[in-house]
Order: sequence, then structure tokens, then C-alpha cells
Amino acid sequence: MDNMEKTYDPQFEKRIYDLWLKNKCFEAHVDPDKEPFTVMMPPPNITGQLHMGHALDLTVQDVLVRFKRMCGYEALWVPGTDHASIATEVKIVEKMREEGLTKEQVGRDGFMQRAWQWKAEYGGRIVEQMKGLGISCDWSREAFTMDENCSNAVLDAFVRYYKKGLIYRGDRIINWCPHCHTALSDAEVEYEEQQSNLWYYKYPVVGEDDAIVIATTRPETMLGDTAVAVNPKDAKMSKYIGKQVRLPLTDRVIPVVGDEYCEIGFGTGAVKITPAHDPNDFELGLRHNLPVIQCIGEDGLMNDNAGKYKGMDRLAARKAIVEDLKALGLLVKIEPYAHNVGTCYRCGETVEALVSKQWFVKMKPLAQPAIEAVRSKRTEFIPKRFEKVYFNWMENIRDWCISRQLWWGHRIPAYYCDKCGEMVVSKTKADVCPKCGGAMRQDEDVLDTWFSSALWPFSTLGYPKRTKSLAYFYPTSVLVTAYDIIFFWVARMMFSGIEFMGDVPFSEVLIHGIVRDAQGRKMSKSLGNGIDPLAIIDKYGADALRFSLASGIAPGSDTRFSEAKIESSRNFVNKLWNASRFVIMNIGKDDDLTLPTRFNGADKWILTRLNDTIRQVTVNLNKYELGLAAAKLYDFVWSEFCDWYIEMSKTLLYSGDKKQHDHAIAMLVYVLGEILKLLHPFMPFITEEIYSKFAPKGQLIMLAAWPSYNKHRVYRKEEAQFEGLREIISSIRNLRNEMNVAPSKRVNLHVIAPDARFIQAVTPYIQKLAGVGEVELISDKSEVQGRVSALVAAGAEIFIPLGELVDLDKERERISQEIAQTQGVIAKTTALLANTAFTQKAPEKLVENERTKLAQAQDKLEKLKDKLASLD
RNA sequence: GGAGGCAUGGCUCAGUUGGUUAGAGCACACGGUUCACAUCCGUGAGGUCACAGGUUCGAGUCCUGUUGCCUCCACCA
Repeated sequence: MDNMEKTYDPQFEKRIYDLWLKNKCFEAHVDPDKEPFTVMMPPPNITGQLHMGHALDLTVQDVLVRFKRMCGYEALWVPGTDHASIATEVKIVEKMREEGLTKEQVGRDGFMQRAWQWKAEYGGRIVEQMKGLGISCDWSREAFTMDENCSNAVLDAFVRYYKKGLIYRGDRIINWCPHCHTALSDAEVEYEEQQSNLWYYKYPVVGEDDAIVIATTRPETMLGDTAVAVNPKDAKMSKYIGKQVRLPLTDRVIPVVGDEYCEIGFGTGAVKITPAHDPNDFELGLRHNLPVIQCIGEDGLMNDNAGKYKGMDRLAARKAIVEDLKALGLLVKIEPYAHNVGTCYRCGETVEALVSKQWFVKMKPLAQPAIEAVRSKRTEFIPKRFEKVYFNWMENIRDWCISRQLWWGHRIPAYYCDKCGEMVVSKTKADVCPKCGGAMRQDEDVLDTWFSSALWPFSTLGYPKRTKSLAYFYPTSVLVTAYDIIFFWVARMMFSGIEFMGDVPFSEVLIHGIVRDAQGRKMSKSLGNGIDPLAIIDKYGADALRFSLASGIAPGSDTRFSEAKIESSRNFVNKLWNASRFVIMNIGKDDDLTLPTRFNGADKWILTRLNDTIRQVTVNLNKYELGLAAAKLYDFVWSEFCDWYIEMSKTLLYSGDKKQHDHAIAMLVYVLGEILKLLHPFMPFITEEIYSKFAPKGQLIMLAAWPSYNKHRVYRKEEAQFEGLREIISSIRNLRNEMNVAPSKRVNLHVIAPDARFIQAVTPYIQKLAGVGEVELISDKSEVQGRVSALVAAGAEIFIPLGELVDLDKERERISQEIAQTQGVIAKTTALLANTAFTQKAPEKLVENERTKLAQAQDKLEKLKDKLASLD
């Protein structure tokens, strides 16, 4: 047998991964005889490197994919990366700035060159990092949102939407990031609370000695005001409707309109209306046919309409305007006010609402079937509560602004004729205007990065080509992702899949939480509390990281990550390593490793526990309860297999009897093999490595069949007996500890047991595991002489002559304590059984259990009392 | 303003459709060079399951309310 190092060292991970690649283990093919299990990897952005959130997401997916593959599914996991239009462009611009360059200087082509270079570098690095995690995705299908296939899908989708009238271009109020210099969708705006003021000032009424006081958080937008609104039902204010007010600092006169948007009792009862810079005002402006006057430009500076404030920054202008209003005696008061300000989700800059010509997707017709699909359970969220979040968003959705004033992305396939104004939307390049024959130029803008992500479940399978893969693997089985991109991504994949494929993109959406630090804080660059998964892999190995991430997670819940946690996982991996090392080093050259046909008691016990574990873990994994599955495996492997079964097997292994040795080693190899298979989805590398040490040459564990529950190898009687044995051995250990018996000292036992044959059979175990010398079976305590310590466990009375070591007072106290405890049980059980309501209503089996429990406790009490008395 | 989540020993979490005296791991205390493992082994201490009611023979588990922490959505100037 191969040598195994004494301490687990994950250096073999790379070699194992190459072995899988060489054998094309990850590749999935259309196979009508098998049921597909398809997962699309949420493509990481190529902006940087993998973080702990990716590691979690990938681990969960790989556990499921490996599990399903072993269960006999044709498991396809498509990997890829996302071009992340705005995020990447921001990074590239940053990098260029360090070199003293701007986008304009390098030009569109030069910029694209740099971007593709960036993609090659960072995209490639991410792929290497994913491989380091050991994930089993089909690299032959690796996709990128801007590769040829995905780009074709984008073109196809855009044109089809357009032809259906679901994409339109128009002047609408949109979110504008002055820093990134692009429009943003509603989803890309994050709100944060900021401490600001509410400024009150007067708009003089034309022709009267009166003025309307308005309150605003944004005085600088007053230069774009085109009305003041009051509520027509407001008794105090409605009189102003139809009048005009003079807009201070300008020469304009604007109307007072009545609109219920203005809430009675809030502020002053009048609100200034700036259609160009506020979505609500924009809507109100449409209702009242108000002109739209933009006073803040796309650069965030005041523009031509701002008169003397032109060229000032928004905030500077605010200050100046307030000063000027004050000088005019129009400022009434300033109140501190906390409100939410929209910021760009990429750069954090305060976004401006402004009116701009952009492309939009009409959402209502698309949202409806997407809502219906979840209502009818064609797609289910796990946990279910996230469906509410989904519905809430879909039901209140507004049109999706998809054009971005960026360069890195899919360029919008719209072409304009400058001569006659004709526009053509086409998958192929339009050079000549079909109307006037003039030259056409393509739209300068690119699409929202999420437009291509939305097509991911089918663009990666060849769409718009109707490939065999698409027919076989779509719809996918489960989408695994964190809750923070339900809107950005999950929702959009839903309506896109329904629209273009005629079916939902996935049957289930498994939502997991985010990885937090040890104190429960979000990991972030600014806090500097992030833990780099690659550093963890270097130090502890990918298996330890994976197991650590899978432990203690539950669908939808956040998880905490700490160095202490990974250490405990590493220790578990080490434990598995050493248990395996023990088994393997005990395999003799000519040992027969076939599973014995007859099992001894210990075998039956471990087989029962193994089968229970198989059943539970399988159920857990099918329900996506990875945390529970991991916990059960940890417990079974460490506390049952290692602590008890291996220890017990040593009596046979070292008995000197070849037959006994062979029996023991064959059993150990069998159980270990099953354990390795069960653990493989969680820790693929070490299980493959260990498996290779004893499995038939060339056989890979990742392609092995998942263990199945075998009811013929479940032995409840032996299971109970061995639980009793464990109790006996623990009790003896406990007593030795309390009596300060030296660990090396062997003690002799006298045992009165209800099942003497069983005690006889397990005597070697008792001797080995409890440091026991002779075990003498007796029928009456009178046979015991001298000072003894005694205990009652699993129905047996055990007497331990300890000679001088017995401290009578201590012994008395110990037994008294046990008596008290037993009396507690008796009291409770008696009360329960005396309650007729209980005996009548509770299930018969439960009542019976209580009766047995009472009888056993009473028996034990009697024996204990006896012991106590005998000490005097 | 709306929606949701969490609350169990010092820390991280289990606790299946309500049913033994609520379990692990880490940390802690004590003892261990027994030939797989000190990244280990054995033993132990530590919890009125946030609070108050209710349903039930029986509640950590179900219902109502309260408090505390967290998240998402909305964004009325």
C-alpha cells in the first residue's frame, strides 16, 4: 500500500484536479437514457478576484452537482464569467488614470483593446481560482457574456423585443451617475440616509402682495422649476391654483397647479415642481403639460439654464442659491432633515435624476407571465419566503432602462441615418439607409450588463441556435445564488427565459446568504475584514475551506466565517486522513477485502449507523440542507466510526488471528469507502486521494455511485446493545476519572448483567476501551468482596474493586448524585403516567416508552440505593 | 411607510410534522507519549431556550403581543 504522511497535507489537490480534467470527468453530454441535472454558474464579474461569497456559491453548487452526478444524473454545470460592463469599465478607467490616460485619449478602439486585455488577465485568473476550489464544471462549455454565442443571443433578444414593441427609445427621466457618466436602471441605485436640511423659502405670487412658501431638500433644482403644486382639496392652499408665482433668481413666471401628489399637512402644503430632476415631478409634469427645464448637466454641473450659476457644482450652487435667496429676504428658515439619497451602486456617487433619451424594455407584459410562473410553482424559491420579495418587485416594476453611455459591453444594434433621421434595428450591421441611401451610424451606447446575464441559462447552451444541448439541458434544474441579486438577475432571467424559450429558466432557485466575518459584519474592502479564499486554500486546503463553508449553512441564511471555524474543518479533514491512514496501513498484501457475509455485533451496529447516515444525508442533500448533511457526516465519522468502531476493530486486527484480521480490515475498508463517497461532494480532493489508495486501479470516486440505504443491513437490536455498551464503557471511564485512577492502571470488573452472553461477547471491547483487566460475570453481589466502587449502566451492575483508591465519601456523593438524578426521572415519569389525559390522548407507543423508562429507572434506583447502603 | 428574518450555555450553530432530564463544535477545567491522529484521546463544568400571555395531556417547537438586533423594498417635496 501507498505510504500516507502522518499529517494531512493538501498538496495533492492540483494533481487530483488534473486527473479529473484528463479523464474528462466534468463533461456532460446529451444522453436520452439519463435524466439531466443542469446548473448554470452565476458568472463572477471579471472585475477582480474571487471572494468568500463566490467560494460559498461555488461550493454549494459543486456539492449538489457532484451529489447528483453520483446519483446517476447527467450532471451539467456550465461555468463562465460576466463582462460586468459598468463595474469593469470603472476599474479600467481607474487604472488608466494611474497612467495619466483618459477614455477620450485612447479612443473607443483603444479602450476596447485594453478591456479585452483586462478580460484575458482577470477572467483567466478567476478561472484558475475556481479550479483551485475543486469545482466540477464542464470547462469545455466555459462561457463569457461577451463571447460570440452570448453576443448573438443578445442581438437576437434585442431585435425580437424591438419587433414585438417591447423595446422602445425615448426621453424619460432616468438615474444618471455623473461620475460614471451613464444612465442607470432603478436597480442600480442604492439609497443611503444622509443628514441634510429642509430649506423653506418664498415664491412671490404675481400681482399680489402674497407669497407661497415651499420646502425643499434641493434648492439648486429651483432653477428648473416649472410649477408649484398644491393639493386641490387643501382648504388653505387651493386658492392659489391658477395663479402664477415669480421664480426667484430667474425672470420666469410659473403656474400654480392643483395635484393630489402634494400631500396635505406635509411641509408647507406647496411643493416646487422640477420635472427635469425628479421622477415624481416628471410624472406630474406630464399630467399638467409642464415644460421640462434641465438645469443640471450630465457632468453634475449647473448648465446653461442656470444663469449665473452655470458651471458650478451641484452642491456649490445649492450654497450660492440659498445665500442669494437669503439676501433677497425670501429665505424663511432652515430645518435639519434626514433623508435618503440615491447613489451609484458601482462608484457611490450621488445620482442625479434627469431627462434623457434612452432605450427601455417595457416591463409590464414581461412581468406578468414571470409572476404567473412562480405562482403556478413552475419555478420555486427555496426558502419560500423569497417569493414574496420577487412578487413585490415584479408587481411594482417600472420600465427597464437598458442603454448605458459606456463602451465596454454589447453595443446597441440600432443604426441611425443622420440625413433623414431613419432608424434601423438589426442583427446585422446597417451601413446604408434603406430610406434615403445615406450613411448610417450605430448607436454609441451599450446595453446594461444584466441584459446579457438575463439570457445566461440559454445563451450558454447555444441560443439562438436550437442546439441539442439546449433541448436536453433546458430548463435548468436549480439556480444557486445569494439573495442580493434576486432583482438584478433572477427576476430578469425569469422573464427572459419565458419570453425567448417559452419556458422558465430553472425549476428551483436556491437562495443562500452572504458570508460575514466572525462578528457578523459584511465583508468589505473598506472595512478590511474580508478573508481571501485563496489564502485559506493555500494554508488549509480547498477541502477544509469547502467543508467549513458548507457547515452551518441553511438556505437563505447568512453565515459567519472565521479562522477558528476553518481550523475545526481542517482538523476534521485531518481526522479523516488519519483514520484512512490507519485502515490503509493495516491492509496486508494478500488480504481479502471482500465484504464479509456474516457480521459480528460491532459490524451490525456500525452498518446500522452507516445506513441511517446514508438515508439522512441523502434526504438533506435532496432538500438542499447542506449544513445538516455536513453536521451529520462530521458526527458519524468522528464520534462513531473513529471513536468507536475503529477502536473496537483493533481487538480483531491485533488478535494475531489472520481470519479475524481479514474480517476486520474488509469491514473497515467497506465502511471507509462509503464514508468517502458520502463526503466526496464536500471534500472532493482528499476523498479521491484516499480512495485511490485502495480502490481498484483507475476507479474514481467522483464517478462512483452514491451509497444507497440498505434496509437489510439495519440491525436495531445490535444497535441498541452497542449503545448500551458505549454507556457502560463511558460510565467506567467516568468513574475512573472521578476516582483518580491512573490511566495506565487496569481495573477488574464484576458484572451482574441481564444478558451475560452479550457482556461476554463484548468483553474485549470493554477491556480495551475502558482500561479493564478481568471481567468476571457474577449472579449476586455477595460474590464481590472488599471495597468496591459500583455503577449501574444499561441495566447491568458493575462492581470495580479499587482497593485503597476508593474514597468512601466521594463514592457516596457520586452515588447520591446519581440517585437524585434517577429520582428526578421517576418523579417526572410517574406524574406523566398518572395524568389520564396523557395516557388517553398521547400515542400508545409514547406511553409505552414512558412505562419502560419508569421501570428501568426504578430498577436502577433500587440498585443504587443498595450500593449506597453497602458503603456503610 | 411596507415586508421579511433572527433571538437556545462565553462564541458559532443543531433541534425534522409539538413528545426522553434541550444536543454538538470552539473556548474553558482536569487527566493523558495506549503502536491512525496532540490538527489527538478521555472526563467534566456550563442553558429558567429574549420577555409576557394563549392553545394543548404535553411548547425551544404552534398562535398573539412586547423588546432587542439585522436585512430588503418604497423614497412625500
